[in-house]
Amino acid sequence: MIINLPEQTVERLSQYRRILLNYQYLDHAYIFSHNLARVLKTKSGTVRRDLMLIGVSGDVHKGYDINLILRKISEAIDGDTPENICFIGIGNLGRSVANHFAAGNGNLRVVAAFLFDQHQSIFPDVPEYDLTMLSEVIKQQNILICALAVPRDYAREITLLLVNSGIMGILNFTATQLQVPKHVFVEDYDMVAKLEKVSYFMKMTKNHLQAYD
Amino acid sequence: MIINLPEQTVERLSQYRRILLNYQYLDHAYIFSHNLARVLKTKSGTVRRDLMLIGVSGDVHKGYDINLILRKISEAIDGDTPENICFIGIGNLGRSVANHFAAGNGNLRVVAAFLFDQHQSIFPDVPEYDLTMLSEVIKQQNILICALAVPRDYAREITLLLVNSGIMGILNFTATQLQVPKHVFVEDYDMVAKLEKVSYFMKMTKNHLQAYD
DNA sequence: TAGATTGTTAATCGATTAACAATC
DNA sequence: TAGATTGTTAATCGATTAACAATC
Repeated sequence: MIINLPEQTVERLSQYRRILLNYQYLDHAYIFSHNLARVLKTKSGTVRRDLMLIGVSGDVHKGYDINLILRKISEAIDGDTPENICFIGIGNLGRSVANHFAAGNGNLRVVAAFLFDQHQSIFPDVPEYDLTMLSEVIKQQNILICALAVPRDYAREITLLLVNSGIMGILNFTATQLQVPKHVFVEDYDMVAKLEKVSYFMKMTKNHLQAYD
Repeated sequence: MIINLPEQTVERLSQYRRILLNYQYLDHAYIFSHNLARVLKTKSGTVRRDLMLIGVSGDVHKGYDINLILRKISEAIDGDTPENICFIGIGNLGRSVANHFAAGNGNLRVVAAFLFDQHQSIFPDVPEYDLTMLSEVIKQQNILICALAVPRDYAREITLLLVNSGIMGILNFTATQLQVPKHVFVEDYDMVAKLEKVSYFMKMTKNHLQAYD
């Protein structure tokens, strides 16, 4: 039974979990909503609302039971069994992500990495394959999710291969709108657009601060 | 004179530009709002609204003048002079981004890449440096923007160094909320959260489709 | 003209935030 | 108790979408 949650709440739940798993809070049994809010730069009301949505109740004096939060987050966003994922053309950026999951955090497991046009070993603990093995490995390892970061010219062709191999979720770093059937969920990230956004808002910030000189 | 634009509009303007620069539209002089909308999976009204905001007027019969759009986008989101940026710990993922800017698209230039704990050459056309050179290169090259993807344990220390070296905009791929003074603009990207989001909505899609079997 | 597109406003949607009674 | 936090509703905010008169 999966609850229907808002997009933003799903992302924050993932972040609450990592914060709770990694930070010093592990020696505390309870945490207040404003503590979580501060770390994530959000408001305590947002945290309480998110927790309410997944059925976590807090204690007026002690705050929220950390283990309860972790269990409820897992119930809310994890499936019953670990999910296998793979990286395609993701290098350094994927390393800490791979480490995070390899340490048993969350419910995803990076079981394969496909290197694009180089044969350097990047991931210490993830089997690395050539792109030619893509379809075979995905089927063998029962991989449903991948992060895709190949040059645009290959995006269309590889996407077709992915879909035919059974992939159902794609984190898309290519500068292409992938053509996929409606049962495949795609989340896009356009790094060029994000860099230009940073550039724009940096300039805005600069102007705004100068206005008060 | 920079116009105050909504976040989402800024990102889309960047995407319109890339689409117009790269796709086959270059042999057309005009484009309709619904053509741009289709490529970006948005609505034609959104495109017209965005273009209106930056002062582009279209022709009821021919659509929008592509060169006019490109000029107005540049006026709206680019500065007067090219902006130097650098990559820190970004590998393969940065390559096509670097190529995009190296080809003269947009107003950003990748002038340096800092490799984290390996000495492999990844970027064909970008000077690569050791992390120890960070502060020196940033100052010398007058770099204001960077994309940061180092392991979490180093994030705090390197961020301090960046800020002290004059960085004013950071695209943050580390799983850390960076502590920066208020004149520094930070855009966060949490890859673990995005992968868990893909996993969640993939499951939702699956359930939803099964409901209609 | 007939038909298609622009430019713009109002309606809608989704998410965040403010606020506060209830609680211990 | 006094003071702090939870749980929840209503208000607000920002962005998208629907809709349509104006245009040629």
